[in-house]
Amino acid sequence: MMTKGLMAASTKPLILTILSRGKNYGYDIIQEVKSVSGGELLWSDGMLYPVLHKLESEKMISSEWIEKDDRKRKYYKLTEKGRKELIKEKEAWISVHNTLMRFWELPEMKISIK
Amino acid sequence: MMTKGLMAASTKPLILTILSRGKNYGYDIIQEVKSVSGGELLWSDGMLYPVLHKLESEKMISSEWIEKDDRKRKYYKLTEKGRKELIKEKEAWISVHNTLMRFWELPEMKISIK
DNA sequence: AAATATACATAGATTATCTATGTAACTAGA
DNA sequence: TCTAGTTACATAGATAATCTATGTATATTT
Repeated sequence: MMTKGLMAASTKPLILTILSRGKNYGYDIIQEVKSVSGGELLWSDGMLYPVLHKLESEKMISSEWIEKDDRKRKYYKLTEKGRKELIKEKEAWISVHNTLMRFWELPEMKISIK
Repeated sequence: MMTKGLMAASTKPLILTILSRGKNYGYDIIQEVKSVSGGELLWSDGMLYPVLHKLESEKMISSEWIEKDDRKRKYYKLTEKGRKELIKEKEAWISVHNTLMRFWELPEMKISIK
């Protein structure tokens, strides 16, 4: 159901958003996206991991192996740079969204990003 | 100000949307996006034309040279396939948007696309 | 006459995307 | 204890997308 370009465009803001709420690891990020989207956004692991690696190479997130419940998992967390990037992503999203809403004649988001 | 991925993801729905309101040509589409976005979305012509060509090759839109006011312009219009695609694009957009809104704890779009 | 705006086109370097595939450990059920 | 399913991460590399830079030409404004 997901459009290709949109899938690609939404991974970054979604990952940054999820990590802004606390550290998390790849597999669980996929579950959370599935859960919060009501099953509409189904990410594959092979699609997510390269994006996580790229975000880490860009210093937007950082990683740490943590053992918990006899499971070693690679936890990611947002860096300061990633936090700033998330704000930009939010602003950009709202900007495009509001433009679409004007064309579609639907209510806009009249909010300030913080 | 625009994020790269978002720029890419929004061209298709925006072009289809603009053409759903009537035939239009490349240069004017750029002006309309600029105008409706309040100057926030600034498209270059070199970026738009290849997208128009691609959408035409995919039969989403069709083109016709029309002379008007001593100007020859290539007008594009939405095909039936493009009209259906626009509906899908709208649904996908709302789906991703609502997921983001749930994370950001902002109001969702509770609308039905038609 | 010059500068600016209108209008379309495309090569091609750069970058992004994601499927397919691989590894391995844990868990639940039969 | 065997099997199937789940959890968890990784990456090669084929495929595709993206957009800047550049080119052409006409019309309009200064």
